[in-house]
Amino acid sequence: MSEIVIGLSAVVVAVRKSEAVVLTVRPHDALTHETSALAGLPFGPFDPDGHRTFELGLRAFVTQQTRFELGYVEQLYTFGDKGRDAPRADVGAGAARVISVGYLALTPQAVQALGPDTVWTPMRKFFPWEDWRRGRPSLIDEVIAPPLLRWARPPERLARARLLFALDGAPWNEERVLERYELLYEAGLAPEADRDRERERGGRPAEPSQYAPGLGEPMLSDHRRILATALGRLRGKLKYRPVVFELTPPEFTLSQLQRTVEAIAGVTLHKQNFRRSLERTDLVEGLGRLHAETGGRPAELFRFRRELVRSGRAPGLALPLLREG
Amino acid sequence: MSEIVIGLSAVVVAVRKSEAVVLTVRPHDALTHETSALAGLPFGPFDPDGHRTFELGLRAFVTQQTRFELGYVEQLYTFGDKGRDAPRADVGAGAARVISVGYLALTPQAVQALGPDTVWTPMRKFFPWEDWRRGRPSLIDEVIAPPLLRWARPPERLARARLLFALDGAPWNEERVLERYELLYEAGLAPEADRDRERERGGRPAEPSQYAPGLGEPMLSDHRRILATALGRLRGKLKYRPVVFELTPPEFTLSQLQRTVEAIAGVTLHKQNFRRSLERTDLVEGLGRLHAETGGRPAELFRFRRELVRSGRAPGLALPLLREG
DNA sequence: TCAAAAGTGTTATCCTTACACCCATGT
DNA sequence: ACATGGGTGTAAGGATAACACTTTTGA
Repeated sequence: MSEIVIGLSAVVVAVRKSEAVVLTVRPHDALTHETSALAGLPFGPFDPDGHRTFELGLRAFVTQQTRFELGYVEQLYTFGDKGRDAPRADVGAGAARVISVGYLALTPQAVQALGPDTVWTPMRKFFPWEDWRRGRPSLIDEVIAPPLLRWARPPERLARARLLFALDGAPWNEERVLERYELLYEAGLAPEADRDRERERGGRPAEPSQYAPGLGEPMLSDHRRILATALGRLRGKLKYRPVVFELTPPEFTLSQLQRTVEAIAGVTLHKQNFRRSLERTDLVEGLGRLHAETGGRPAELFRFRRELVRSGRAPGLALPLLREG
Repeated sequence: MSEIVIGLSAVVVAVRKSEAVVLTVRPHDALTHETSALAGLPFGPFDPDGHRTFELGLRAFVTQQTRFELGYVEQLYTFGDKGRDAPRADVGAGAARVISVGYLALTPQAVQALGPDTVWTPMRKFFPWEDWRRGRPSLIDEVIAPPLLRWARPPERLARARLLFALDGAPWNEERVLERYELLYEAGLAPEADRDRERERGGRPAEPSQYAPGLGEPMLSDHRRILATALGRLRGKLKYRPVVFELTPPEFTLSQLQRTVEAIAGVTLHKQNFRRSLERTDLVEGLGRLHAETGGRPAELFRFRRELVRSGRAPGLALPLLREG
């Protein structure tokens, strides 16, 4: 039986200037000393002797690798498919099967002392089709749809493609990030798919460095899949747990809060209805103080009533869409 | 570095005569040939060479171990805490750290050819406090609250206990199954806690065979924790995905459907409001045929419109509570 | 005819959606 | 004064929660 290695991966998300960003690293090869062309997530092996739980292991190596201290953390999913680039690491004599446990981490501060090859990368780089705040992204119809529909001749596939990418009038569902990525992967439109096929055939294990613009930048290993899982989960969770407040500073204006939600969900919200539903939940409390730095009328500052979480009432936020026009 | 072994565990849930049941096994010791006093979940090691994915591995060993074929399957969580009885398995020379990947499986048929030590066990055995269909279970106040409140002197703990077990007027939240189990574990009211402490101290690794009635039967290893995770997740998912229909036969009456939901959620629902919200979703379609076998007026048979899932509209069911009286 | 189970009507209230308009500040 | 962002009123329609009552069968 092959040896098994557990890898931990962290999707660390923040919002910076109305944009969702994720912490990425560019590992360098131990032999060639070259830095990888592709970005990856912070990841490392789980050391069963050094750490009592996954979460402790994760916190330790993320801090060591990126000089960043994690706050809110939740487990996402455990990936173990052979082929889907669960690469065989070289461990001692033989090859080992790598299982990766993905974690989602949220932080209010996207600026902090980071290591040399650690950067915050806009989510848009990896999933350019996921941001509908300025209307339907034209690259869906221009770049994605043509090759996707060529692949999607069988009616089964066609229905899926239409549904997931909101083709001919189907409604956009912002939560299905993973399904969309998997569809592109299956259709061969994610460069990672070629690479994994290559590896399966025993070919060179090189990471792809060429990729079609508009289809998103590929990542190392199965990291883009983990990232898609994270974004989808986060978008869903916004609606039933007060997780946005892990992404905001302690004091914020309602517009800042709305822009944070919009950056994550990738949709534009109706201002007043957003506020009304916020009011109903009582999640937030006005501080009576104003925030002047915006140019227009100063806005009132609010804080998250964190004490509610302990008392059991911890719902999410409604996402009342602003229909375009 | 210790070796790592991946274990897969399956929580297979069905509803039988208005009762949630779970597939359990009583493994026997290879040396003594004795059957374990405690029930466990179907579990087995993941063989990285034999199986391309966890799910395939899971299906294979569950069928082999219980002669049962899994249908609907989803990954739950990966447990890896040392101490929380992630037991060290004896593998070759040294001791290995066991990581268990828990899965939830649903099936409409609780009766099927099973292996000799494989039985369907009512959920109530393990979590007697989770069934509120006949009102607030008296054992919460009589059996659980007294020792729990003795432990919960510090205000932090007290607030948690009140919240989770709906003490002095707090509302019951049926989804927080795991948190309730963890609270009992921390309070030393789950026999598994003593056992794990014992093991940490290097004591005998025996499973507890004595336990207080009313606090639920303990299970092998960390299986009760996995089971609690599964039940909580399933209760939550009922509300936003049409998973109940994985637990019903292809044709059913609305009362049968309601009783199935109630068995899982552990609460009683308001008949008409339940039906009205079902109607709105269009999830279900009347067949015009009647089902006579109940004694009273025959009920119309319905089927789940499974085609909706493919077309994207796949919401869950509302759970309009019936207030007691 | 009565028990058992199925199935329906109706209302008050609350929430959501969709309108459009006023307010306070800096330049 | 006007641009920029902050903040509010209100009404229609739909959803929910809470009432209690009628219908159809088997025994």
